[in-house]
Amino acid sequence: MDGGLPMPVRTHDRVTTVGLILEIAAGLRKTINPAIEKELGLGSRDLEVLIRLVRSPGKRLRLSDLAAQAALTPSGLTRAIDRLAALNLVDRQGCQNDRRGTYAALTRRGRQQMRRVMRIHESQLDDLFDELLDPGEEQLVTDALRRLRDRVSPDAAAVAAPCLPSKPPTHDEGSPIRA
Amino acid sequence: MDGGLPMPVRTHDRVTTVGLILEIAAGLRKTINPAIEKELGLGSRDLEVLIRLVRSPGKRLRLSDLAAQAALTPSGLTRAIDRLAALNLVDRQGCQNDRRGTYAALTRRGRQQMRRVMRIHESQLDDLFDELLDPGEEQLVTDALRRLRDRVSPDAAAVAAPCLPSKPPTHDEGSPIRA
DNA sequence: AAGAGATAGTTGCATACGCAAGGAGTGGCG
DNA sequence: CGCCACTCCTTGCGTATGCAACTATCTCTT
Repeated sequence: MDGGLPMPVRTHDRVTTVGLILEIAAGLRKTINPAIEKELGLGSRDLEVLIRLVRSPGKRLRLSDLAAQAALTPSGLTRAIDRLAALNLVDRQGCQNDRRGTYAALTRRGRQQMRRVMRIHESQLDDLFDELLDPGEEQLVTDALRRLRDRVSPDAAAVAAPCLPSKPPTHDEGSPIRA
Repeated sequence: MDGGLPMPVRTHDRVTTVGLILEIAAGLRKTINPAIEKELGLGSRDLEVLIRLVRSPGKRLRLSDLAAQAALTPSGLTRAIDRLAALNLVDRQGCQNDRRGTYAALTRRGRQQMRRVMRIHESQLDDLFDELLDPGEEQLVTDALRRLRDRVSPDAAAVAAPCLPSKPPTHDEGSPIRA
């Protein structure tokens, strides 16, 4: 597509780079997620929330941490968890030593579904990246992206574990839905 | 998380990378834009639309192209242009040789505002990237991002042949600008 | 021990977005 | 020449999200 050499070397244009990142984010959302989302019957960004959860220790996360990671406001996250809880994929668990706090935790069904989903998701991503980046490059890009993330979205980086899960972790299932 | 030590090649974790990209996109939206958006009185992603426009030849773009670039559906873009037109930043122009098509074009006021806005925007971005990436790295990252974009969001990359806005219907004028 | 201030999460309201249907225009093909 | 399929944009409707206000809880200060 780049014909000959319209530009001497190339744009040292950061506006373009930002545009690329936004396009990629949108493209990923629209390329990777929808099949799985439709299948599970969940909404737009709910799968992102689930992925954050399944990759967290104990498959659970404080709502505020989850909100930061998923780039949602507290209110947006509350609604998302409501939706996921209605599907029995997630439930809310109180936090022993800080009764303000609430954990969102994958239910047993949620963990089952996500095991399957993550296999698909990871293989899709492997196909994508294997084809596009060679290993050294990928490492470098990831490092750069991490630095960028730490700068523009520091809250998402902070993996707080301030409130300890003093409750026996994952007493799962049964009839967990509680609002 | 990582100390700071040069890890061998650890991250074969593409899920993390995708997460980083999504966090960065959200972080950029929430870090860079809001000040300007509030000041101009525009909504969430309207500034992105304006930036796409000001960087296009003739400061105008077909609505469908703009939609692809901004990762909006046609309907979303229609509303966005409505908002921007109500602020006299953009107007709609018909296309001579295809009367289905419509251009969104920056108004004079829009161009004035965007000259100012882009100075701010670019300097913010320069501060950010100068600090975070060294030149060779930035080059490599941008290339990788472009490949990724071409793969997950090909429509955003495609630049439609400009149909002449108000001149003889024959050949086109500007060079296709590449993101 | 009490109160000020901060933090966690939920709710009401306004808005932006996507999806699907609709109307206008173009191009091909018999 | 006229029909049909396709593209471009707009509109109606449902939903997701952010903001601001509110409650509950924790923490720090006095």
